[in-house]
Amino acid sequence: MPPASRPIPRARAAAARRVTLADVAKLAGVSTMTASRALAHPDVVSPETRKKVHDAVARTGYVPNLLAGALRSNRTRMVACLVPTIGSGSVFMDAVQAMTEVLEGAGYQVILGQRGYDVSQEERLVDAVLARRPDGLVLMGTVRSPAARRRLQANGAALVEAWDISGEPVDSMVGFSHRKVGAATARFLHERGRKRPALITTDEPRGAQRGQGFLETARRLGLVAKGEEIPTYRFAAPSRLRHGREGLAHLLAQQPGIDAIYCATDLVALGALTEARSRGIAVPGRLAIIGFGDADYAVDTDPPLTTVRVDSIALGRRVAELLMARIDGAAEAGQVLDLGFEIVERGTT
Amino acid sequence: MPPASRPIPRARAAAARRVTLADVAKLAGVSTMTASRALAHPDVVSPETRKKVHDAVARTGYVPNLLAGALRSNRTRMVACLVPTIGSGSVFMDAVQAMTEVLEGAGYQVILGQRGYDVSQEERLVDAVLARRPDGLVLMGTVRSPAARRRLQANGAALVEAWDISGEPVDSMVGFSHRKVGAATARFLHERGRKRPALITTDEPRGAQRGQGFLETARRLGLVAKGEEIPTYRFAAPSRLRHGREGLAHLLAQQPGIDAIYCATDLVALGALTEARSRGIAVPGRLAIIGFGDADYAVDTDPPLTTVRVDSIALGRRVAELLMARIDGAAEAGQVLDLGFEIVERGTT
DNA sequence: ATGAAAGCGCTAACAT
DNA sequence: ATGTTAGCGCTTTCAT
Repeated sequence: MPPASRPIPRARAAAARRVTLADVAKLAGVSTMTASRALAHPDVVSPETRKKVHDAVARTGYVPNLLAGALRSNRTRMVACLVPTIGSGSVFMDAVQAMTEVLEGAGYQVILGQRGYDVSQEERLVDAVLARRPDGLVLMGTVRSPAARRRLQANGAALVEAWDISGEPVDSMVGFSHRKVGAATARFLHERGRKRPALITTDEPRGAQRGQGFLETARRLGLVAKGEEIPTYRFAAPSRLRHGREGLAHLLAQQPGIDAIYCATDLVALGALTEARSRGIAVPGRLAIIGFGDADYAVDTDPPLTTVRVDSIALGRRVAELLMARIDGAAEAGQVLDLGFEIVERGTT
Repeated sequence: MPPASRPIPRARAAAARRVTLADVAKLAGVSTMTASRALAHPDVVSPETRKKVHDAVARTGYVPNLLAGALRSNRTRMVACLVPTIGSGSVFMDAVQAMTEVLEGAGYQVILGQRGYDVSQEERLVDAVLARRPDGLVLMGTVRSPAARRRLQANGAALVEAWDISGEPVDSMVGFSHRKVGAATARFLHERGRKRPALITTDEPRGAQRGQGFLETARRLGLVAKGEEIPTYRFAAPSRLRHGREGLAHLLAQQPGIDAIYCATDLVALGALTEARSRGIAVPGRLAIIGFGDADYAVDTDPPLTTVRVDSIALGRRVAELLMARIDGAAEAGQVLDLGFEIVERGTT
């Protein structure tokens, strides 16, 4: 039995022709063009006209067709955002959220594209997205397919690459240096008197850059036993708590004398912390742990996690602002905004 | 100094008029219509024609303008998905990811709208989204604004409400019963011999429903000390690890005899576990803990977390499939798909 | 299997 | 301040 307030059958709803701007104009007693102006540029029509049109909109329940306007004006007011993954583990989503808020506030809609892990899919996605004629594009992370990069370059839409600022920008970039994060972490542990650090790192490109930065600087600072390498445990992205647990177990077996662990992400750091506690290893007494990302739980672990904070929200906002400036031609191409980062010292160091 | 591979100035790129289907057709020596068919319905044109057109596409770098096609054909191949929040804490994003994968595979693009916490913004967002004429809409969670619900109902696009299946569907629903989750959890703890459970729950609507279900069933099963209430700690969404820690501390102070904790989410459960360990309370010996969501880390905590698993990926896929069926008219309105859930027993009970 | 004409709903451009 | 005309780039429809 159908529920009391029955769903409207699609066919019936479609049968009733949609209200167009012409209908609104007729009801208001003005031309379509005037109606259009009353909605898009209210200040350019007389107050009475404006009122008549707005009344007609309200009475008819008119919803503009932005497709038609976009086709004519060559402005879609859509922005495409390409992320590696959307899923709950994605580090980008806080930035995407902040970006979306700013863009929605300015009348843009965001279309979200998932690049996935398959480079060959990247090109297909880019083509599918460009076919919608977005005014701007945001690339979170890096587009790896050269063909896809060429497509984007030829397309001419405003484009912001975000999160990572290594490499040459196609148009503009907003982010921070992952290598510097690793380097700063190594220096930080050195300054705190740690002598024998180890690494739990990932194969994900930006995580790998952080690890690389750590290794370079740690070696330069002499944070390595004579004739040895800095003990390193590598795992395949995405990060999981278990990588931290297994990683610490491995590293300890390999080199029991380590006194600090650099972790690719906070989740991994939480894993290392879990493993340390379960083995009765004092943190930070015997072992220091530092993560990356300042996840929301980092402040509440026991002890609270020392980590590297990136202001994702500011990043998302800056991306939105720069993108809109590029769309309007208010900003030049070639900008690279380094938003930096900050080490937040808590209880694990 | 500009980098070696210089960004293409927007103005120049815009100056070179875009390639249209007419250009492709001319180059291929056919009519626009034939070119259109060669791309959209390859099987209806002759193999030679198809080849000529495809060659012309490749040579010109033609990217179709889906806006124009959509305007004429009244099919945008866009689907809008409205979520409460996008941010990293959002429980919906795994489902959104799975949904997006299926939809992208079928040639749809997803536009993502963030409803936020402000009910008044909901209506604006719905209007903005409907103006793009999506073929379908997905509502993750519940649209609370009655005005927005009316707009959606009048619009006539295919619509799937997802995650929660309480209430009347506007069109169709896919999800599970949050009340039943709470009830099943209470029964589960009862069967495991726990006598004095307590609750750490949230004000978020679906979390509150789970808590409600737990309370009802727990009372019915007599899981409450004589003349007492079931101890309950409430927090404001979003979930944080600290809510679990603080919640357990509170509940213990209030009622030291509790032997089980129901937690609104896995993150909260991890917090309760953290607090228990830091106080030297044996889990599951003295205290059982059960979470909700089966987060990726649940299996790796110490001890691993008993929790309620919802198959977000299946859910996302079913949403996509049902939505596409509704768009094509292959499925009737009024469907409610209950995908159920599963208690995963691990080490904390 | 292919083509010609018309038009989707809006706004740019030009008039008044 | 308002109206007229034309057309954005496709696909529907009808013809051949």
